[in-house]
Amino acid sequence: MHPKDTLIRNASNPPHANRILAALSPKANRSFFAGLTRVELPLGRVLCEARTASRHVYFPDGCMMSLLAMAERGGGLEVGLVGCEGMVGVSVALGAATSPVKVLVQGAGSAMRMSATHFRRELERNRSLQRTLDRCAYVAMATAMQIAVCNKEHLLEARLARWLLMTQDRVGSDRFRFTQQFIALMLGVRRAGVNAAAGALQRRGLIRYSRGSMQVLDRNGLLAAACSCYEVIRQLDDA
Amino acid sequence: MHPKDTLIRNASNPPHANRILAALSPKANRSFFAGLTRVELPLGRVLCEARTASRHVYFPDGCMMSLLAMAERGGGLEVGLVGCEGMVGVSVALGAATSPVKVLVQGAGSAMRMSATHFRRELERNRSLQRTLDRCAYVAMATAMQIAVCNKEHLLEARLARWLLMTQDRVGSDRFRFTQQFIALMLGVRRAGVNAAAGALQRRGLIRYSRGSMQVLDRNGLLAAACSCYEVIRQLDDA
DNA sequence: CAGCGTCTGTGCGCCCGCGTACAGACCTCG
DNA sequence: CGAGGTCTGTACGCGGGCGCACAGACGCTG
Repeated sequence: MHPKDTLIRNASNPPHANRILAALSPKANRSFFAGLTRVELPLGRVLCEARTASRHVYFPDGCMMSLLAMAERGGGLEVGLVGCEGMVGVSVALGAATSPVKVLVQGAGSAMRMSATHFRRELERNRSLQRTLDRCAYVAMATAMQIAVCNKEHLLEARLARWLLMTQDRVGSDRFRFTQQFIALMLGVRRAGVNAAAGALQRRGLIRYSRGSMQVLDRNGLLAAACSCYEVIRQLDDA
Repeated sequence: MHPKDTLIRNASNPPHANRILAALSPKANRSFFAGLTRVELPLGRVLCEARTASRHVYFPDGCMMSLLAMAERGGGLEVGLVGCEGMVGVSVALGAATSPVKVLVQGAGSAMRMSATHFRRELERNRSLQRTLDRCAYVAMATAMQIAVCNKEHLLEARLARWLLMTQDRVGSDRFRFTQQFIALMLGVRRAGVNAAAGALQRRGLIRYSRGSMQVLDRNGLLAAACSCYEVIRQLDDA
């Protein structure tokens, strides 16, 4: 057996779907990887309430989360999405004790978890990790800013199309399960509004949905229906 | 003359009103301070267009800036304010080449400027500076998130009150010059809307305004009129 | 002090999204 | 197969903010 194969198959150093972890050399970051535990995250799990201490950070490895800024009335408004391309706990990386947002598991799946304490300790002496996470923070910040514009300026139908595209990118499939009620919470609108917008997209043959399961039929059509915010945010990620 | 006096009066090491600069030890950061130049920034100057390279970073020393996320229609929407407590160029500190926002001088005054190149070089080898700026980035991110909620959820009158309070904090005076047209641009609403909201605040004796000059008469009253977003954002700064 | 540009006050019709409410469709489980 | 829960479709009136437009007030400048 070739030594390289051994490395790849080694259970304690699995190749990670998470882009941040995948980019780290396992050899040079042994103590970092030692702090990681795999966890399964069910739909609806709340990883962190807004303005409370972050106990852990997470590197999604097949699941997906929403970042919700809280308004007076419960529920909150989505200001960011995290999938395999990012992490939960950017604020910890920036040295803050508390998270500004509530983190909600929106797509069940597995993630790698690390205690905030271990994470801080590792970060302190790893300049290249710092740089990676700074980049991550930049993306989160710029995304929140763009979503602020989007929520204010654009019609619901365009925002829904944007949200479906962003979700699809992060779950990596053209099907996913969300009720209209849930989407309404994320976008901060009424369910009746989502119904109307989704109905319009379905009538145009862009999506199909029924009782909680959504399917993207025409991704290009959705791109055309979405506002430019989608493109602006997507380009942040691949830079 | 006491040697300490000499240091304080030394023109090349003036005490800075900017909180970030004030917190840096001049002795330990000689090469950092060497890269600073004082500049006078007139009202309306654009320091950076959205999605273009940042050539300089700025440490306001008596002036104040707006961070504007751009929408299709010109103008843009304010997603942050920067005064003496912060800096312009957080995205540079996070390792990004371009700024996600347009930066507009909203209150004329002086600032310390540094080339982005010099700044990056200094930052690379100064861990304590990195920490300070990470904190700054956290505040900018959390602020943008809260403003996203605010723009979507709250009535114009409350948002105007919040904006007046935030502005007052940063200019450090109860009087400032802004036309209703300008405020409308910042809040992303019609001038007529600002007129109505400002009229209501004036009738209640909270502010006074006329032809571009605003005065805060009753700060506590404004606090009551503003949404809770003001408090949420203010608490970010003093942590 | 006359004239002009800027800033402010106000009116009108429009429309998106809100709050609420209810009925029908579908699924699950007893 | 019937009952109950969940999800979806749709209706109705309300209201904030929009776009537009115009008149009045103010102040600078010649």
